[in-house]
This record gives sequence, structure tokens and C-alpha cells, in this order.
Amino acid sequence: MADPQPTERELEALKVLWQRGEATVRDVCDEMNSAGQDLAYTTVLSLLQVMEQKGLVTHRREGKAYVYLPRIEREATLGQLAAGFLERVFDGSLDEYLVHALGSRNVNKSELEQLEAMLAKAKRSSGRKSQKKGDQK
Amino acid sequence: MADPQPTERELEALKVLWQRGEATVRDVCDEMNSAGQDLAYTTVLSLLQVMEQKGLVTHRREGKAYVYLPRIEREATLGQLAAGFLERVFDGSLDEYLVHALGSRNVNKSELEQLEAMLAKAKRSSGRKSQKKGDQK
DNA sequence: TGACAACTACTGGCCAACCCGTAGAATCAC
DNA sequence: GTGATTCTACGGGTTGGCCAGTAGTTGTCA
Repeated sequence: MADPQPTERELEALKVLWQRGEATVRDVCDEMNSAGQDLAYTTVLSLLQVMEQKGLVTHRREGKAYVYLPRIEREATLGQLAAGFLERVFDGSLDEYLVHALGSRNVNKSELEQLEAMLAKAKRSSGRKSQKKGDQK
Repeated sequence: MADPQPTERELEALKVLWQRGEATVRDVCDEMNSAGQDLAYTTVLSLLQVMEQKGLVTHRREGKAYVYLPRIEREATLGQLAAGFLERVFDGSLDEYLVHALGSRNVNKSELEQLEAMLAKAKRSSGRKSQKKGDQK
């Protein structure tokens, strides 16, 4: 019963919840629709109900309406999605992943510098970790 | 009629074709099954037929069997997949993309250095390009 | 209290992806 | 030719994701 990954639509709803902490169906619906979509209210409700069944969100009653909260963490979820994609598409090859990400659109210099800084940081922390143990969980 | 992206299964078949240049249904089937799956021959055949309808592959007759060839390029396809994923999941934020990719599994030092080299190269070429024009196709 | 507005529960439809079996055609071995 | 083998064509079934309407519930307000 490996925690089910959210589908694309579900991820959009989750983004709203992550950003606001919690939100009513109405909130989620409005936000998603203001982002270019046009979903019926009941559609979003259904979506959230399914998500609850999957364990992705919870809800609590407030007045007559439900307030939904995310039950999974943003960072962990995005990490798992990235890892899965990396594995499925690039067979786990990080450099292929990066080269196609870079090639996929124009990247400006400051962005590149930010990426470099990130790598440097990862390098330092990885160096520290692998000093005593070659592996990590 | 924006070129349809391959599904996950289709991508697996494409990987076989990209690697071998061309392959019979039997080849693709065997290769996919040796990679941990267990698909019936006719399943793979159906898959390839659907893919042909989508324009992802072509075939030519050879004896009584069909030999399938990829019709889309590996690099372009992977690039589009990466771009789509980047957009859908990370709203186009390259650094979020990278940080989650790095965090998704253990990365050793030499790998990091390779990534750095890649970034440096991208930086040089981007610098050259954006010197005259801020944009590119 | 009664009407109305907003909400939730339930159900069904649609479609793409996926999987495979059966029937028939082509080929090969003898 | 005849039988066995291997292939393709075709059709069907299943599942999950997505979308939304209808019915019923709850709260509000005059």
C-alpha cells in the first residue's frame, strides 16, 4: 500500500492546500479556476473526496462546509515525484535528467549561478556524510 | 495535433527501438520482459500498433514479420517530457526541480562534479547566445 | 416557520491506457 | 500438400482518472 502518488489534477489541488495551509472546497475550486481551468464545483468536491480516500488530504467541518487540509508534505511529495520521473524516464541517470531540463528552455545566467550554488552545497553536505558512511537512507 | 507524448509503456518500447535502431515485435517483447515485466506477445503488438497510429513509430515488412522503427527522436522526446514535467510539477522552477532531484537519492561526488561541468558548459553557451539576443527558439 | 442558498453524498458517463485471447494469414519443415 | 509454427488483425474486458448532474442536507434569514 505504498502511499499513492497524486495524479496531475490532484497535485494542483494540493498546491492550493500547501500554499494556504487549508481551504474550503470553494477556495480550491476558485483558485484552480482562476488558474485557467473551468471545473464545476462538484468536480472539485469529488476530487477532494477521492484524495481523502487515498489519504492525501483530510477534512474538518466548519459551519456547514468542509475545510480540507493536506496530509502529505510538499517537499516529500515533490521529491518522490521527481525520483519516480527520474527513474521511469531517465533510468535514474541524473546527468541526462539535468541536461534535458537545461535544454528544455532558455536559462539565464543568474539561474545557472543559483543552480551552481545549489550543487556546491550538495557537494559539501554529501562530502560530510560519506566521510563516515558510504551510504545513507 | 501537437505530437502526442508517449505514455510510460510506450516510452519503454521506444527505449528498445532507440537502442537497437529497429526491432521486431518479438525483439521488443523479449527485451521488455527481460526487464522485469511479463507482457503477452499480443500486448506488445497492440502497443506498437497504437503507437504507429499516434505517429511515434513506423514499420516495414520483413518476411512475415514487421520490423518497427522509431519515428521520433530520443533527445527531443526526452526533452519534451522533462519540460512538461518541470512545468506541471514545479511550475517551471528549475532550481526546485534540481533540488528535489538531488534530494531524491544519494549522489556521489563524481556525479556532482559531472553536473557542475555540465552547468559550466551551459553557462558558457548561454552567455554567448544571450549576448546579442535575450531569447532563443 | 418557511423559503432560499450553499453545501455534501452519490451515481453515472466518458475516455485513455493497458492487457490479452481468438481467428486467420503467412511461412517453414518435411 | 500437410501440419506445425509464428506472425498479424481484431475485438473485448478492465481499470483509473476525470467530470458533472441530481438529490438530499444544513444553515440562514426574514
